[in-house]
Amino acid sequence: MSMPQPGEAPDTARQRLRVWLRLLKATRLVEATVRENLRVEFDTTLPRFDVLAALYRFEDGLKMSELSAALRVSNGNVTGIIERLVTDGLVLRVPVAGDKRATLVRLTKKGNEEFSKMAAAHATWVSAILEELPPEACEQMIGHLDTIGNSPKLTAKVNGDD
Amino acid sequence: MSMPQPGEAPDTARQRLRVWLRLLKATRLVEATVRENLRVEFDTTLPRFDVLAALYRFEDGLKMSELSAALRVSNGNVTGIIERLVTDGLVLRVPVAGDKRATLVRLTKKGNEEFSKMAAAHATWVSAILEELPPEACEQMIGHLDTIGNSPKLTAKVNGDD
DNA sequence: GCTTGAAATTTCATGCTTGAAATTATCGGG
DNA sequence: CCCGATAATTTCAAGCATGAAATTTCAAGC
Repeated sequence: MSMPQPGEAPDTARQRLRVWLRLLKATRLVEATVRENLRVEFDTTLPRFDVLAALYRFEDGLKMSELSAALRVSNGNVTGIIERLVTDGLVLRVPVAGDKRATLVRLTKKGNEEFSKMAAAHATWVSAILEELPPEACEQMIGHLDTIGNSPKLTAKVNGDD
Repeated sequence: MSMPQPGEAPDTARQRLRVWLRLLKATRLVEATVRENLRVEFDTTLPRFDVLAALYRFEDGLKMSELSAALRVSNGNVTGIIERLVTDGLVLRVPVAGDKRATLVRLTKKGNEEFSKMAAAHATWVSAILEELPPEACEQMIGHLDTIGNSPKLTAKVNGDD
């Protein structure tokens, strides 16, 4: 606790690496559980869930490019996922008046109902998984995670409101 | 079906959900940066890096099943990644004496040298990305992340030493 | 010796993901 | 009008990931 600024303490880098490994491990564990629950209980996947969540939030629909930007995934990726969701009747493609290039994508009634159920279950799962985390720990985590997320060394842009 | 605990504050679940969303977002941002750095600087991918890291640690080699268990991915997945690493001369397949079913997999000299460079660069990237996290925050994060990782509600097993 | 079951791995079908290239449509000049 | 630049999207090839089915080998028991 006494090195103010001389380059960097050698252990600091090691400790940060440990944080990253723990972060990755914990996230993958939780994610794997969520994925499995989605598969077993709703016969769906996390990417599909993510897409439905975005469309649920923007009731008026999103253009394909807006959707891929919101989810921070590639355009081509969204094309495939939407294709399957349309086939399953959860999503609808609507032409944009006055621009034949773009397509608007939005939830169908069925999609809306399905996602409502999934979202409720999802919230329950997550709360159960994190049940050992007391409120103060949650506060600390949120603060630290935001710090990480705002690092200027990160490649990806972080403009949007999410 | 487990009964919800009676004395839970109503906002607690919401806050935990927020923690999860932040966790996922921060992890994906860091991961995306690491992936891009691996691609640009070493023309490789995170899954390949993970495999090399595991083999680097176990100098005497690992059986395919041990490898997939260590990385917590499916067997078939490892088969494909190893195939490509062998093609690139970074990994070697060795038959196991006395058991024609199994194969041992280990790094070649080239694989060892390549990974050494990658690991050093990787540590540098991560330390830079997390540079805004003071040591105290690191300690807190590690504690909380371990708490999450030990949740009994998680599906995946967490036996191994990693 | 056979048979039967378990173990180690591969194969397969399907879906997600990316970056790059191709396609189609819009828009602002000339 | 046409031309070139830009925008919105799709297509494509390659790799990653899964769970399930198929393959090959081993290890006992009878």
